[in-house]
Amino acid sequence: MIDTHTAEPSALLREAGLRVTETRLAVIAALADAPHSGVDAVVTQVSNRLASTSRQAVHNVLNDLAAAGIARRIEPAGQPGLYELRVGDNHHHIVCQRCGKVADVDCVTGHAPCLTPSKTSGFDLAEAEVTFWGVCSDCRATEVAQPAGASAPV
Amino acid sequence: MIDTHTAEPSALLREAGLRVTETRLAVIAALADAPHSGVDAVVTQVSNRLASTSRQAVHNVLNDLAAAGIARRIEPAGQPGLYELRVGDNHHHIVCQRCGKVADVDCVTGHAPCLTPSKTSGFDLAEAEVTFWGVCSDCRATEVAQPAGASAPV
DNA sequence: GTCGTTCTTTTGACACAGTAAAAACAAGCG
DNA sequence: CGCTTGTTTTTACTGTGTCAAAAGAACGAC
Repeated sequence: MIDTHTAEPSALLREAGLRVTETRLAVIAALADAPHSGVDAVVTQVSNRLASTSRQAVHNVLNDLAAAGIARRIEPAGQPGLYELRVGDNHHHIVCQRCGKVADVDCVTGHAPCLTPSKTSGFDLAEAEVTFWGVCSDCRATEVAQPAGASAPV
Repeated sequence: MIDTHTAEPSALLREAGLRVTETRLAVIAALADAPHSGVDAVVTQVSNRLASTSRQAVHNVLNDLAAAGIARRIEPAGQPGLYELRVGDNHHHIVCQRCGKVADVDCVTGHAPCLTPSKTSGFDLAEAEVTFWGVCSDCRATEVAQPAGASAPV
């Protein structure tokens, strides 16, 4: 299998049976530059590289990449979907509860650590997904000045 | 603290400073009957108990209950939000990749098992959320007859 | 029990994210 | 070069959830 984040983008596409197009290369480049990007962010990035690209094309490409296993879609609760190129390496995410920023969290304990549920309720287990929630350093800094639950002085 | 799934619903509401209304009681009853219900399912359930209720009211109530800590909202990727009354007991969910059915998974290893990320990237960690993905027994049964990836014979 | 304040619910409009489908276009093979 | 098939564009639409103003109900005070 080709390594998603070191291989030539065009090779990745060909490998997956997808045609190599400007749009797709631009989307892959955008994700390489800024992982955990949403459709909006990707559209912006792509616009900088290409003359014109429709939002729908970006949607298509991201769906195709995800279906081909080149990209992965993550969907933290309460946010639009985000995409990243790191696939198949069993890493997880930590999401800022305030600003939505996402960072990668590598899995220390090896693969699927303690992630065998006690009772699968008859389910055929395929995978475990872990999402950490917290507050990023930027938001924590802001919060000191203006605590989250604080009401403005009257 | 009042135990969410044994206490009288009206007590729960009062405790949280919320008024006791037919709508709210009906929503709580619906969630008690069918955990992991979406807004649609709750609306249907509530309609059976009450003469008329607006979808918006159900949205309001569910938001209020979630804000008050009486209910919890979960949002598996690719699905509308679901609500359940079990809160504060650190359990997780297993979701069917085919039909979206959700089951509870109790946390064997105690609280927050091995869920301390290796590197928090400067985040202030608040909580860890685990979602298991798999195929439920019903879907597996169907799948034997019609495998998911199978193309129809030409 | 009745009154009045405040919280809930209703109603209707709107915002956002994503999907659907047909026509115009381009990649890659012969 | 030119054909075939996969991409992209364009436009419309669906689903999920929010916003806000007016009507209505819960609960405490009298």
